[in-house]
Amino acid sequence: MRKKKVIFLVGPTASGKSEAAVMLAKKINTEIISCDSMQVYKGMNIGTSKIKKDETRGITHHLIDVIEPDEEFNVAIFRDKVNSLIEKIHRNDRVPLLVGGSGLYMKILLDGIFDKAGEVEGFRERIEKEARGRLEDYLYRKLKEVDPVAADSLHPKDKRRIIRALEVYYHLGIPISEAKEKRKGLWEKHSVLIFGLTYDRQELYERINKRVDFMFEAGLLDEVKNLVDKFKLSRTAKNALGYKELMGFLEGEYSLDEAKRLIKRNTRRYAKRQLTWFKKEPRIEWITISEGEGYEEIAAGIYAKVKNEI
RNA sequence: GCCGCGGUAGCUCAGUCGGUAGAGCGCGGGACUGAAAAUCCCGGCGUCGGCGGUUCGAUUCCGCCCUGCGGCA
Repeated sequence: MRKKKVIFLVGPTASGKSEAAVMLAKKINTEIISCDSMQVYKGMNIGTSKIKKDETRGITHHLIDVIEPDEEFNVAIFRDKVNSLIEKIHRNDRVPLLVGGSGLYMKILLDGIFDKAGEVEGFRERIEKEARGRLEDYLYRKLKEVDPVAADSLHPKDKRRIIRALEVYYHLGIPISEAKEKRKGLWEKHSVLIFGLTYDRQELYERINKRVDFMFEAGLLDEVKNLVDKFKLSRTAKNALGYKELMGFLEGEYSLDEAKRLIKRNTRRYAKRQLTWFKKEPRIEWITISEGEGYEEIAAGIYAKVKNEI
């Protein structure tokens, strides 16, 4: 049986993925699944550069506006939602187009995640409490005892991952390093094409700076005020770029100008981290957009590579 | 012309009671499997404005020069 197709369009923030994706989706007559950890939130529009209704050109976008700002979200929820969407789209004889910039999300869709190892209620607080007052590397040593492989791959100061590894161990009864070996993703059963969009670094940074200015003009501050007024943002939502900095401003920690500066800087750094992630992924075919090149052209280029495959 | 304060990392500056220097910002590289727009790690030899002098040794003291800013004429 012929393998079913899936197409990914990834890249750093502000690389124009959304624009190019709509045009490509139009050409191959399909639907888009967003691969973005923040656009899932309702009401977080300007700061996440969410696509507007009139920009979708009739293309269906999935996994945008699916949860409330006070709800938690994570990769596992994401993976489950995506898998059922892909099945549905395949049933309609279409090739799903996944678009987004979250490296981990992409990786997990491609290569899978181990199951039944969710966050254990109260575990993280409990273990942090246990570590309080003890030696700095207490948790790291503890992990080293039960899962030396995972410990070796982590820095002793990487508390977050150390705690997670311990959580998995106590929950599943096997080391996280072992659990990671038993997983399956899309790559196994599908024919996957991955395209990466980017600009020259300097140009990308200029685009980011301009986009942040634009967000302010478009009313980002009001959006954030409104949001914090109505909701207690979830652990995940409150970390969104643009939102956390403006919340700092609203709490009087610094000026509005400073908040804006921080948003630009943090977004640039984020783009760099995204690129680090994508760079090591050999399955991506890169497209560097040059000055003045339109997205219609980009989409046409991708279509040319893809049309015989679908 | 005179007086004062400066000239040190891409930027803003700290410092060396003489033994060739360090912070923040900016930037670069990397890690990453249930918080990921998060989290964590690594990365600074730079004619210490120029030329001389003193000294074993000067970016640090002295002299001259160049230059920026402010004040007085």
